[in-house]
Amino acid sequence: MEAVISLPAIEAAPKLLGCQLVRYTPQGILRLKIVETEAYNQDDPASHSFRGLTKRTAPMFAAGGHLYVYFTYGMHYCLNIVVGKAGRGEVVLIRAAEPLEGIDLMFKNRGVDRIQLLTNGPAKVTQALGIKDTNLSGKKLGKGALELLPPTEIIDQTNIGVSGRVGITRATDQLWRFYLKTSPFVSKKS
DNA sequence: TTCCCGATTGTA
DNA sequence: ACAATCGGGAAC
Repeated sequence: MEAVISLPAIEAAPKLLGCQLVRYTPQGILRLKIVETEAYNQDDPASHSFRGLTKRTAPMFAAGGHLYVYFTYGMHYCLNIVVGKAGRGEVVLIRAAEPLEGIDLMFKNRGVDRIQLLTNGPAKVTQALGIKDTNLSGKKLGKGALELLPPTEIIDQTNIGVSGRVGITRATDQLWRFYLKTSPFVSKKS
């Protein structure tokens, strides 16, 4: 994991596919397998770090292995893993995941009735994990916050899809979205 | 201090 | 196709 986390976002994003995110809550353990990611860096007009360090984006410039959580659209939280060297403003947005453990609690957090709808979008992931604020932003990965674990299976490299990023208006030509082609839990088809 | 708009989602 | 909903950041 250390190796992945220290890579530039564009290299780290595909390597995070298949990795697990674990959150320890008083109600139980929540475990996800990452199936869709997007890379952002400070040279990218679509990135929050493009305009430099602000109070909100400060965690993006921390060393790889920290978290960046932001609030958007007046109602949604999105989760990013900070990667690369300190001061570089590189992050990987977690866009979708596959629920592995604590699924009943995720259903409770989400209020939906189909498992495919639990975590197939960036704000759905945070909602399923019970993240309702930006308190985790700037925290280090680890059991106290969110734990990142390596894949428990070999990831078939030919199963990794690449596309333009979702929901942005700038730098739409950059193919910095990565996903597991065969996963039913990706946010949308491409 | 004002104003615009967004790395989205659920509903019509 | 579109409303919901509000903080950040740029402009004034």
